[in-house]
Amino acid sequence: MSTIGKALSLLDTLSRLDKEVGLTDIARLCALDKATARRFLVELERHGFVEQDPDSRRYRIGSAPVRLARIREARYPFLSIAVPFIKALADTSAETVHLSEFSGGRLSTIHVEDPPRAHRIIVDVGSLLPFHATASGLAFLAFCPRAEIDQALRKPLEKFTDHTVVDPHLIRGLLDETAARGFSISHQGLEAGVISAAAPVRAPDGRPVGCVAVAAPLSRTTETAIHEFGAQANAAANGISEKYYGSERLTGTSPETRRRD
Amino acid sequence: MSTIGKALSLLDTLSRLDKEVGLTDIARLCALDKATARRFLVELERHGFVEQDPDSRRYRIGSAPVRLARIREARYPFLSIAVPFIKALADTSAETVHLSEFSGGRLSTIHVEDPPRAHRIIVDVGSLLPFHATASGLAFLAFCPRAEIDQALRKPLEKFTDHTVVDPHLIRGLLDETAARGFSISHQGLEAGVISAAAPVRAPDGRPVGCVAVAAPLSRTTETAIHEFGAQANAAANGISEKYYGSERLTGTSPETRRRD
DNA sequence: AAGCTGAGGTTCAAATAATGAACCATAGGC
DNA sequence: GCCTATGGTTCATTATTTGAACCTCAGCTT
Repeated sequence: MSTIGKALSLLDTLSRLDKEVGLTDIARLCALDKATARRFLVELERHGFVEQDPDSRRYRIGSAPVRLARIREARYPFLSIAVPFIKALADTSAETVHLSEFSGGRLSTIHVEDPPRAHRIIVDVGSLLPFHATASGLAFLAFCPRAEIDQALRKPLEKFTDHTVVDPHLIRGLLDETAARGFSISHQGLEAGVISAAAPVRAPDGRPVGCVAVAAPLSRTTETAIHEFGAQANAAANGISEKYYGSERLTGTSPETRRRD
Repeated sequence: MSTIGKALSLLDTLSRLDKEVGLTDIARLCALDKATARRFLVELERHGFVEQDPDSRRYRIGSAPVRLARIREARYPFLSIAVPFIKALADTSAETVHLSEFSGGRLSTIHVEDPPRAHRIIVDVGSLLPFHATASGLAFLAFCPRAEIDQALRKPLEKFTDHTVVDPHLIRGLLDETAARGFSISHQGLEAGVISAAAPVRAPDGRPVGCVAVAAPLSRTTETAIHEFGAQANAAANGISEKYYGSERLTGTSPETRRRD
C-alpha cells in the first residue's frame, strides 16, 4: 500500500474513534510502527489534518478538512440541494428519512429528518451503513458494477439481528429485486423492529453516489406502506440527482448499460 | 518533502482553484510529474479526498473532507461556539465582524457576520489573510513564538495598497503594540479605505488558533472607535476561547511566558 | 482520410524516501 | 529510588516513489 494510502487510513482510523488517543494507541490501531505513525502524524499536522493537544499530547482530527469541506460544499452543495427533498419525504411519509453518501469505500449517513411524532426511528448523522444489512446499502450495491458487488459480498458479513441476511446468494436475489423495482427493502436487517426502504441517488453515468431511505417501526408498517415509501424514496432520489447534476449531459454509457456491467 | 506532504499539498492546490482542472494542469501547478500527480490523485480518490468527473475527467475535492469535518465539528464545534460571539459583536459594533482560523500555515476566514446597514465591508468566507497586511494576521503573529514571527517576516511581503507596511522592522513595531494592548489595527493594509482591528483566539497554552476582526469603512471610523472595536474583539476572542476550551487546565507554560519565547 | 496535436493514462529501471528495531527522555506509581 | 509506560528519535536497511519515454484516444487541420 502506498504511503499516502496508509496516512489517509490513519486519518480514517482517527476519525472513527470516539475519543482522542495517544501515539502508541494510534500505531497499534493502524498496525504501524510507532516511528512511522509519528512521522505520519507530524506530516498530517503540518497540513492541519490532525492536531495534537499540547497538554495531553493526544491527537485529534484537525481543521484542514473543515476548510476543504467548506470549499467542496460551496462549489458542490450536495446536502443543501438534497435536504429539501428529504424534508418533504419526511413530511409525506411521517417517518424518519435519512440520506447517505458513499465515501472512501463506505456509505455514511449525512442527513436525517425526523417526522413530527414521538414514536419514530432514530438514526444518527455520521453512522455507517453496512452494505448487506441496510436498505441503503442494498440500494447502493444493486446499482453498482458487478465487480463491486462481488467484492462487497466476498468480505465476512456480520449478522446484526436474527433477520440479517448474510448468505451472498440470497443477497444477490435481494439486489436483483431492488434493481428491478428501483428501491430496496430491509426487513430488520440492522436492528430488530425496524423496516426500511431505500433508493440510490445516481450520478449521470448511472453510478450511485448515495441513498435516500425511509425507516419505520415494523409494528405499524404494512407491506403496502413500505412499498409506497420505497417508491417515494426513489422519486426523491431521482429529484435530487436531477437537481444536483442539472443539465450535465449523460455520458456514452447509459444508466441502463452501466448497471452491473 | 515527504510523499504525504506532497499529496496533501496537491489537495491544497486543488482546493485553491476556482474551477475543476485536468491531470496536466494539476501536475504543472503542483510542480509534479504527470505520472506522480496521477498516482496521488488515484490514491486520494480511493479515500474520497478527490473525485474525478467521469465525463470531463477533471478532478475536484471529494467528499471525505466533508465527513471528517462533520466529525471534527461534532466533537469540537469551534464555529458553533464562536458564531454567537461574532454575531453579538456585529450587532454592538454595527460593522462587519469576521472570524479566522489558522490551518496548514495559513489564516483563513471561517465566518462572517454582516451588520444591518448597506454601507459595510464585504469579507468572503474562505478568503486567506496575509499575516503582514491584515489586522487578523498581525494579531495572530503578535502572540506567536519569536521563531515563527521571524519565519513569517523572512518571506517576501506583498504591498497590497500604498499603506501596506512591508518593512519587517516596522511590522515588528506593530506586533509589539498589538501584544501590549491585546489587539491589532490594520490601517488600509489589504484594501484602501478599510480599517480593521483584530484580537487572537488563543488555546490554553497561549498559542493563537484564529482571530476575531472588525472591519469598517475608514471614512466613518474614528481613532476612538477603532480602539473600542479592538477592545471588543479582544473580549469576544477571550469569550470564545474560554467557552471552547472550557475547564481545560492551563499547561505549565503560562500564556504570558509562551508569547514570543 | 491521413496526419497532427495535446489530452489522459501507463511502464519499469533508477533514485529516493520510508521503515522499524533499538534507543533516549520523561512522568507517574509504588 | 526503582520500575514501567508513554512520547519521541536515530540511522542502516529496505521498499516505495519517481519520471522519461511510452501508449491511446479524441478532436482538429489539411
